Amino acid sequence: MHAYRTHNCSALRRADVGAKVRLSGWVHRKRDHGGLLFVDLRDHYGLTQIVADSDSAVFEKLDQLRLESVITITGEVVERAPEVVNPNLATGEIEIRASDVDVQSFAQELPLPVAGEADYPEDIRLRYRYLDLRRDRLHRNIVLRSNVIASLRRRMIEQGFNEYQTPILTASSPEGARDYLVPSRVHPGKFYALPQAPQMFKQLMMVAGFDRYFQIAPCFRDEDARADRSPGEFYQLDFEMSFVTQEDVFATIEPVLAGVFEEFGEGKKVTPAPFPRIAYRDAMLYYGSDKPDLRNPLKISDVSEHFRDSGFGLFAGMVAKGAVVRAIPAPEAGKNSRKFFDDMNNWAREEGFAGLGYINIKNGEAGGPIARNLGEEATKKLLADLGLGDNDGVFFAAGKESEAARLAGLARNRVGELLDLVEKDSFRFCWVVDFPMFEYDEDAKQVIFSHNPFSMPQGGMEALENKDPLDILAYQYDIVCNGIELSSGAIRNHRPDIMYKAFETAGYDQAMVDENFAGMINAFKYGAPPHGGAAPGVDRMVMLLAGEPNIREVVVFPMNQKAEDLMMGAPAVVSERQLKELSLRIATKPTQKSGS
RNA sequence: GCGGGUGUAGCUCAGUUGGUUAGAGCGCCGGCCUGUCACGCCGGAGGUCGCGAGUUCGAGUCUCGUCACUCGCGCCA
Repeated sequence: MHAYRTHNCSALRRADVGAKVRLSGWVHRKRDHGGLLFVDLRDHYGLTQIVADSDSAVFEKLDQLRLESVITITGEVVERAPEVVNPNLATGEIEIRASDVDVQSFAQELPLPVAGEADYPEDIRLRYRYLDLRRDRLHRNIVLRSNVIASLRRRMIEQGFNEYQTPILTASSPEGARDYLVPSRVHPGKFYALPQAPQMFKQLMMVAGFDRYFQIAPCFRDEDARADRSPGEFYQLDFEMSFVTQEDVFATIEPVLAGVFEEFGEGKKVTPAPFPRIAYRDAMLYYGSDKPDLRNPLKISDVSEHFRDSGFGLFAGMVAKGAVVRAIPAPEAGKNSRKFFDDMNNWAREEGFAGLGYINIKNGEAGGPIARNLGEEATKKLLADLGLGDNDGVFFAAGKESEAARLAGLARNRVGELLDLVEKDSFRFCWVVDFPMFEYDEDAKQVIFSHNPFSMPQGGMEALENKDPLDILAYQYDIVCNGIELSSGAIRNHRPDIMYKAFETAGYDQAMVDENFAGMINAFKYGAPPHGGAAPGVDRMVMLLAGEPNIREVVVFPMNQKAEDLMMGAPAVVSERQLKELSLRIATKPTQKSGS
């Protein structure tokens, strides 16, 4: 018989009754009835109930064991009487009558219990991550993550992609987030940077003629955390393709994403390919966000003209000064009390906005201060234009276009939630396309790149030379699922002449481009194919599939919000010798955490 | 860097208007219990009310500061 196990803890069934077996695992739970003891034995695969009578030689040994000790038990598979079968357990029809117990490892008293679903403080969970990972939910999430990644790889390879590794120690780039730097021993005073993404490398792979590249790529950015953003490091399904249009990129990745979400979505509805394409401008207008959640059926509309020179002086005055008014419908909300509307207004104020106007319709009668001031006729016209019913409500966000859009977007989310309009059990994908290439920076008083400077401007050189920069769109796109940005991507600018021109528009001369992007701009001078790609975030995909609101629930060993690894104690002070070797001296004393 | 929330037993939380000895459930320790599967029953230990000042006759409760965790803003080509 094998030293540790003949079966795992999820394997045995009624057909095995009578067999002599050996199982190993953790003591998940004990139920001591005095003369009779039950132990739930747990491993990666599942649970099996072990039973021992008080007259058994192993009773005392099992009884004294603390939970989470690791044991090997030998015994006979016994059928359970029909009335004590546990239908919630795969192995619920049998149990093991233990004849022998080997303790492989005693457990001390635990800082957090493994059995059960109770919530625990995140710092304790992170400090004892290996215990937290034993718990069912987290264990399942991590296995899901592994399966999702395997499926992504399979699907990409089936689409004709090859996976290539790119460097982890590379050069710092002036664009983007702060870099993590790694000092060089050999070159005192010089630093490597960890890649924020393999962006330039994958483009260079295209220049090198590999046609279809992908990688489950680690990315490192020294930026602050969010619920859906790990500090430090995260993974992307990074891919790039040659000789493609934007539509080719979409058509290639849509079945991969839809396929993975179908495969692991547990029956939830998934947007079929092709995903809806929404222009950036429309997304901001209709959804008040560049990452619209299409599970929410509400659509915002612009009603500025209804208020121009109207009886509602506040909005009329704002519109006269160039402000806009956006309307957010609230179906059936008129049935709610006035408190519902006042609460929304208060919420908007708490969010830092001036306020949120409203009209509530009760049995066809429009109420509220806006309706009163606007007058009966104008109100009727407004409500008819919005297609509102006899008991609907509508909110108004007024202000500078960007602010009004943002408030309208937040209000749309909130109304959708409060009125329970948001579709459940579905994954709604869309592309947001036609991002502006440039924007005007009010502070710097100049035109700047609004997203990725390496995207191809729509219209190419001709557009750069002849159009108002602020009117030029880019072949730049985001993929959004349920209001979460999974990825941005672009058709890249592979032409040195157009690149120099684009940078010139944003106020940079050729020397700056040559100096900072030498690797790429030089490469493009030796024959570069048109190419493009994207890089959907793996962690966020798993987060959506696992139904987790927090990205740390799908990362095996995550850092906390302050980018500390509480389990390994990173970052940490290093020895004088190490610093000297790297020609480094610490200018500030490291901050000491209290109590550590 | 900034704003919101939270901080009371190992854990989850209650704690009234500022008033006597700060409670419950889970866990832990001891005892009882032969069909449980979140087993049950009895008993026990366990507290710098995050920390530090202040107001007060009196602070878990009020004020200020500070720390930790978290959510958001900034940041994230």
